[in-house]
Amino acid sequence: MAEPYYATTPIFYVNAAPHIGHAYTTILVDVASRYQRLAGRDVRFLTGTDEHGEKIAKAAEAAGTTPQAYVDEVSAQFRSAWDELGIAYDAFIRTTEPRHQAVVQEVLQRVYDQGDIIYGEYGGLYCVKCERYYTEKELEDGTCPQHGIAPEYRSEANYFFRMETYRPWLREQLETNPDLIRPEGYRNEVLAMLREPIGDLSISRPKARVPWGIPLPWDEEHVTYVWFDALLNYWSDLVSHGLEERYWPAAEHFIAKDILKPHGVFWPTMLKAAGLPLFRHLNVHGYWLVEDRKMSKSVGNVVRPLDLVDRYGNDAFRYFLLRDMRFGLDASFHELGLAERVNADLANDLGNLLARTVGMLGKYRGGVVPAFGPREDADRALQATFAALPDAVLRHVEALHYDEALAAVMAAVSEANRYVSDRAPWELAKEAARAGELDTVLRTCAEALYATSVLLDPVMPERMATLRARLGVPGDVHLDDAAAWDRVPEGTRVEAGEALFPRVDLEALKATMEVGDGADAPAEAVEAPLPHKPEIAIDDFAKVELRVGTITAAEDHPNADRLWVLTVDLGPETRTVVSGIKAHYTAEQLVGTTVIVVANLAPAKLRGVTSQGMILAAEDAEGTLSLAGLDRPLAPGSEVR
RNA sequence: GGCGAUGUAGCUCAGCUGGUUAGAGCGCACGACUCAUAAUCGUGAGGUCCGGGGUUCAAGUCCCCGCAUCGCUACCA
Repeated sequence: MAEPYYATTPIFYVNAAPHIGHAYTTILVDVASRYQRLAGRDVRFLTGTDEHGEKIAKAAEAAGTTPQAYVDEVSAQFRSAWDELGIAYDAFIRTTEPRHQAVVQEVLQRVYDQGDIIYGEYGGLYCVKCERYYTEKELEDGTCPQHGIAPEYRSEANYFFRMETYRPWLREQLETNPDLIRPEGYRNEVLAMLREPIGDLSISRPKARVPWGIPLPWDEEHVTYVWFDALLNYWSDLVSHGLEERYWPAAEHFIAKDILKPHGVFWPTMLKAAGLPLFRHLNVHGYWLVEDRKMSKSVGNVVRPLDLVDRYGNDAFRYFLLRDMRFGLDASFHELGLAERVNADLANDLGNLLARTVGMLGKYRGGVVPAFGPREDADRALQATFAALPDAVLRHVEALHYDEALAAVMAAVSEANRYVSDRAPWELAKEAARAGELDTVLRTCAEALYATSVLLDPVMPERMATLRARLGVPGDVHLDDAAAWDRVPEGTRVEAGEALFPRVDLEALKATMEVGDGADAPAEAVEAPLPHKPEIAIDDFAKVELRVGTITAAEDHPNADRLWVLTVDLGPETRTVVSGIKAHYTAEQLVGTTVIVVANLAPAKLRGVTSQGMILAAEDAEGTLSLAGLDRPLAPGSEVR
């Protein structure tokens, strides 16, 4: 039996359509899985969608449909997005599937029976306006620090997983198995989390309030809340197919750093409580930071990476994502960087090597691959370089160093180009006596290209298959083929054709970017429906008093980093408004700005400073804020309707 | 405010447990070649390794202080 390998993406929450963040993780796991398959491993690649929760129930209601219909639609969007990106997953799990629910309930019951899930009358002191519970410590003089009103006693009975119990155990696991969470920086972060109490984890919600979820097996009035449902997908998919013994020991989770805590703390303790072994690795990657704030702001052309698939091709895009990110760290995304990478590595080095090889075979040998002639040191040296690559590449990939794996292959391609220059086949072609040498050079190039196509197949499956087809040797490949050096046999007919990777016109691209164009390619992802709030009558709206105000001062909040204490001129009166826009606007930008103020909002204390109103701002999906204003100046105090 | 990450050539980044003149790719300059996608090959220019202290025979690489950027968090009316 081949060595198993079980790779997972997080299951994606279906309250939004797929975007670049989902795509990167999924592509990463696709590449990891393909390398393992190439190496002959017994691979299972799982992805899926997370479909329960209050947000989804509400979104469905707003969209005028049922939760099930809603999640069916969005889940399908994910699947079609992955199909477009050529993701070769083996299994797709949805948390609404009966097979998953059955496993969740079974595990819950087991953990409950052994006493690790307890019933808690949580909170007690509940502020109706905040819609949240407060602890005694948080209250100021027995009142809500936000609204200054007395909280009422409420007993929302929830169940709690006794996570804190397992904190020492988890610390020990991380100490003895330093590789469990990698790269190391993330292991350290989790260890830091474990230095202080992690508390118990709320794992249920009253069914009355959140009907869309998996019922607790021992209490039908509650449904499972988030993590006990979602995280268990990694396990439930295997169990439902009877594959847990085969794959679980080889579990490799891949996640982005934003969900480190649930995967690094909740999940291992859950597994322990359920009496299940730990996963093998938790692999944590960073973010792609898309810069060019100026450009998007003034011209309105946000660079959307998914659009680039259309422009540069899926394979080139995948290559770039893996080549230009150091695993674990954040990377900055520039379209120009992508274009330069495509030109340098794929068009100039690799694509051109194919073009010149096929060109010479056509010109000197009628398009037919010859047998090796006599071989010299230079020929053997290139072969030796490639022969060492399968092991090196696999080693890098397993250490998560995708950038280095690709760099190593491209270094060999460079060496091949150097080899061609050194051996100068165009000179050999002039002397009939050296025909054997020429055969060797041409054949060597063909073998080098074949080997490259194998080594890069997991990253660029489509283009590498094309490459092999052009060499006249299509078909499935194994990692060992990269070192064989006999896979393009004598007599094979090669095929000239279009450039494998067309060069990008950088000058044109730069010109486009300066003009601020590039918005002609619309976003690929289908938008999820907007989650609407319940309809209101005009009278409801009339209750809100909106007025034009001018910011006259912006001061630091004495006790909060994200808040500005603004002085707003409303004409006859002046208000102090505390606003959480510090991350988006400087004091200089704010002073003198005309804004819209909610003037009849009940005053509230924000970390000690009383705010007399609220300033309107819009927030996009990325969390960027923009103040709402007027398109012509109007006297402060004017009412907005 | 607390915790953490990052700061190395114009750009994107490597530099493990401290050790000879600090590296790669791209870009740039010059040259060679012509099979090839104005590609390829060679040579070269370019760096106070954020700043300041300190430890050491020796620090980009360890310690302290500071600065900058970013993230998490204090739930941001």
